[in-house]
Amino acid sequence: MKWPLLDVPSSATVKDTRSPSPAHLSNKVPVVQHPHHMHPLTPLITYSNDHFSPGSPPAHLSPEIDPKTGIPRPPHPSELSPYYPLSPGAVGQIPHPLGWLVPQQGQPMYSLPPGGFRHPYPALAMNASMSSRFSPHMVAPAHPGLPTSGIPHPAIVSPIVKQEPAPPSLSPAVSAKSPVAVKKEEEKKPHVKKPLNAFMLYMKEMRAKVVAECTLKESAAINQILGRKWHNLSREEQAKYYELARKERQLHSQLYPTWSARDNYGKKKKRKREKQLSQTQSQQQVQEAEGVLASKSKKPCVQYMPPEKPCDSPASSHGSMLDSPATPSAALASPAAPAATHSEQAQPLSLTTKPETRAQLALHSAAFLSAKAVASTSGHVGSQPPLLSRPLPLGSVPTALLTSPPSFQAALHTHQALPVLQAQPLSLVTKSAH
DNA sequence: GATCCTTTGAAGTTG
DNA sequence: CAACTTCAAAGGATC
Repeated sequence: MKWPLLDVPSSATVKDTRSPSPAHLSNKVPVVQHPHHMHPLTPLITYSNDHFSPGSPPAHLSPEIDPKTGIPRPPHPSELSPYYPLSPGAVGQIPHPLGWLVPQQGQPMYSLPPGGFRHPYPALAMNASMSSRFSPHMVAPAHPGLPTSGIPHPAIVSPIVKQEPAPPSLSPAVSAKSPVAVKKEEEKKPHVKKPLNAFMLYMKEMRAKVVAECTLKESAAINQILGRKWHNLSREEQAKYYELARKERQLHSQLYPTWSARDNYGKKKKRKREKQLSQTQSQQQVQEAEGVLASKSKKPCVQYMPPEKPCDSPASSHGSMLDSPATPSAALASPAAPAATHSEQAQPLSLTTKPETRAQLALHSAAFLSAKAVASTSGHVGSQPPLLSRPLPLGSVPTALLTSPPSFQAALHTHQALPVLQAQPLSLVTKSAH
């Protein structure tokens, strides 16, 4: 069966400079502690390119493919079992969806809480409904032998998580208690982290490779590179991560039905908060943003460029920032597209709204701005066109153009409609997508 | 030692 | 509902 959304030459799958399992190629100690010899994503979804080529989509994905449209449909929560071994029988056979985090000796995807191995899924234990939905193995902590049972969900982090002066209200039950009790509650309550999004998963996987290829280690720089690489990914490659992220979210919601991203709000101190706010205020004025950028004497992206190795020069980070939203492409490519949340399909390009981005935009190219205007008028707005007829993998093109020809060629492989964009800094095209 | 930087995406909040 | 904000990872840089 062909990969539903991707009528792409199989070559496109391998065109990317990335290796199927970069970690393997890394001759350095991975910054990201991957499981031994294991591709981080492999256990969860056999998404190594080998299995993910359009010609041979993961067998387990088949059931999710809508026979009518050929488009993968979003699995209903009740259909998660294929990925998430919730049944007792499956537990021991199928790796935990996040199993790739498990063997990690260092910090897993999410930090392990002290004692976490004894209470892998605190949330489950606290939630009766979950108990009924998950296998005893997952609920009961005492199964050290089983791959999944003794594994804390990576999202669970030490309760020692830095707490703000305690926003005295989390849940009604908690708020009713005394401040002390509340504090205890919070301390007791493990910090459940947000599930990683597609890009985060990608970064997690690729960081080590990039670090190995480049001489830099600074995450900010690495992330710029990764951001560019992300855009250079083909649709199907990105789809892997979108799908993976979607499943992560689903698993996460299953494990922590009551969890909300809000729970973690304010738990990170933002020293820069004020600065950001001020920028936000000014972001409506590019000029002002420019001023901010200048005054901030921000480190030039160039600084993040590998001293010697070319890598994917993050220098044009402004480029990657311009285009950003792989979201549309996500919707396009991701097998989960149909199931994609509205945000996945029509995610506002938050990035492009970032003050700094704007500033850079303004600073770097008036042409870009004009191009943007042009692009925006020719953008694809409104209802989503048929997946296959969609103009592009919005996210990838711009970067590709801005960077290496091979990348662009790769993009071309996946999109017949690119030529027009060739001459433009398309990033912008994306912006109009919503 | 805490926070920033930097990226994209998801989800929250705000107006 | 659009726009904005926060957090997720990561590790060197900065405060």
